[in-house]
Amino acid sequence: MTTINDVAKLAGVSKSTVSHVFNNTKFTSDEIKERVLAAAKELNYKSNYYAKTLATNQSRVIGIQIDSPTGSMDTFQKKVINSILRVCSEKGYYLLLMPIASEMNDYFPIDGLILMNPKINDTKSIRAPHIWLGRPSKNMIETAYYVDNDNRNMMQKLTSMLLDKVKSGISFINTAADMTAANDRQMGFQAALQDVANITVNHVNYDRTINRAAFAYDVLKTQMQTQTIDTIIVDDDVMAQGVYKYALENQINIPSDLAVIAISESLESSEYFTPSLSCVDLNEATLGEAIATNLIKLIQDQAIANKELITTNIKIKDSLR
Amino acid sequence: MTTINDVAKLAGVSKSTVSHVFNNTKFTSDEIKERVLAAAKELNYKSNYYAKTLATNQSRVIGIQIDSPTGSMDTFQKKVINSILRVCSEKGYYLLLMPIASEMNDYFPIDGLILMNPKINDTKSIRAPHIWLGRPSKNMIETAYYVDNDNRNMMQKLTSMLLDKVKSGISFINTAADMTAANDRQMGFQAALQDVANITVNHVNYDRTINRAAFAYDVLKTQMQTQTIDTIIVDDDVMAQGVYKYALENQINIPSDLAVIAISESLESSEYFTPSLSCVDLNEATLGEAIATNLIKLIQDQAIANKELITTNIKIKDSLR
DNA sequence: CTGTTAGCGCTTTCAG
DNA sequence: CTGAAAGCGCTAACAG
Repeated sequence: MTTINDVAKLAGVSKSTVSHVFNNTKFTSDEIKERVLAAAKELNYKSNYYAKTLATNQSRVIGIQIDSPTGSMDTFQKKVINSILRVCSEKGYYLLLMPIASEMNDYFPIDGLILMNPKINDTKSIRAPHIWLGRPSKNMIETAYYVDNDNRNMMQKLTSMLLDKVKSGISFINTAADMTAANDRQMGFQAALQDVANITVNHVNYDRTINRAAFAYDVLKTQMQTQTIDTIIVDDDVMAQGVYKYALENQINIPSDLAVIAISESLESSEYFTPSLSCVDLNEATLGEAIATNLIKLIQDQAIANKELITTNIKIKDSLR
Repeated sequence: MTTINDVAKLAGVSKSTVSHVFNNTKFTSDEIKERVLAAAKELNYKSNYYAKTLATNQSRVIGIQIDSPTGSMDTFQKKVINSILRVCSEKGYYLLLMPIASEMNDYFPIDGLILMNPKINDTKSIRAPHIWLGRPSKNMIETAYYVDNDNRNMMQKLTSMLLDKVKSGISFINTAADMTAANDRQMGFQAALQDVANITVNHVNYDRTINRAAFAYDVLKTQMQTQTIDTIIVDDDVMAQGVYKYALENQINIPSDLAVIAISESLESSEYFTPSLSCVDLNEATLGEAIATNLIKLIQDQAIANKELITTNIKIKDSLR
């Protein structure tokens, strides 16, 4: 392994000069600079990452906590991570995957941390600069930085839009109740339903005991036994598959008998549902970009806003009337 | 930050003793051990990861190259990575995401590297111990370690099984032609078709110009214009969605008019296709486990087999006759 | 069985 | 503008 000393020797300068040339940390004559660079190239010198980190106390590593019920990442996270990875790579940061609840995490001194999918009761204290994807729990929202979708607004807008066409009943199958996003969306849903009468309203949270499609299928079936529902909002397109299946089996026409919209599109194939599935574009790529950009600013002591809200857009397809 | 010196001082021993206690690298009396541990606890001492790495030249970091057309991970990779992450975490290794073609990769000295989705022409030389997910290209297969599905066998078995019921024609929409997996599967497909006459046979590779569902839809449509196909194998369930859409639009009954099977299940919802979609379980979790376990053995200089083949299982559902 | 000490490769004052 | 030297925190011979 070639070290900074080898380069210094070959270039006929001291190692501190080599260091300065590489880090642009002091003015150096062009001639010396060239000699150093030439020597480095000849020896194929790469600075030792760990030595550098030890000396500077800066790792340029960003950790990302994969926090999901299964401990593994889901499609939404996957999309966001892809975008984060791109930004990190562009800005010279490494991305380290950290399964939650591994005490190994304490040993790896990261420069910053990304936390995903905050729960209602989250209350952790973290040393490194960090940022949440999603609204953190009330306990920590004062001080925390986060990037989130405008869930409450989106849901209110979406519900209002649908209400125009609701004759009998509307149903909302929300994400799991312990997610802050579930809370925000429920608020928006209810806000839109204020002062609305003469239709039945259902709200239920996903309970994680079974597959999402199966859950939606079962919920819809149960609800249909006692009431008439002509509009359903589900958390994602996997749930929508359960709804479509139920509809097909029971000669319920989508959208004339039942309008369907999914909030998040994890399958990336809403176009290929029959009829094509309406959904809300959560702009995962933009979320990821904002998260990474903001965290890096934070690490570099630049000011950032406490929260940044990424807008969504409703994509109307054939599953809505 | 509390260092090894602080602990040594408080425990009244030398720092090397502290180091030995922590690393179990020399026998230490119980009494001393306790004193050291107590002191460490009191000071909330955590060894400095970078200093340790610099001294030992072992980072315990495993890199994983996300190599896909988009530079980002797909669902298959996501599943495998989840499993890798679990194993790494259990064995005390960190997982670093490395977008391919980032020259940053050269600077981070990893202990080992995982390479995904080998291409036909791959020919890279890598310093660190490394292992491929999927068969590497012929150029490097002599020396490379890899874990793969038994693609050729699986495909031959699958095709033979289907052939019993094929009356008119069979079509196979394979993955992109530059993947070694595409090659292996094509071989299996053709092997099964040896000595078979009187039916038309189609093989086409995904070309990445459009969405997979749209691709399958278009291919099927084109083929159906000039011939009759009653059995189709597609690379994944997203493609299957295109097939289902085409079938629905053209009053083609699945499975009686057209039997459908998908190789990989990225949507995790084959059950909720109507009719339920048959597919091949690639055992992504097992793949990930094998990859991680083997790479860690390699890093630790334990012998491993050059290749390990993970079997698949065909899941027959209603989309097959 | 424990302590001393010389590195690991790089950064960063501080003199020159 | 350049170089000498003192760390960063830890490990691992080597003496004792």
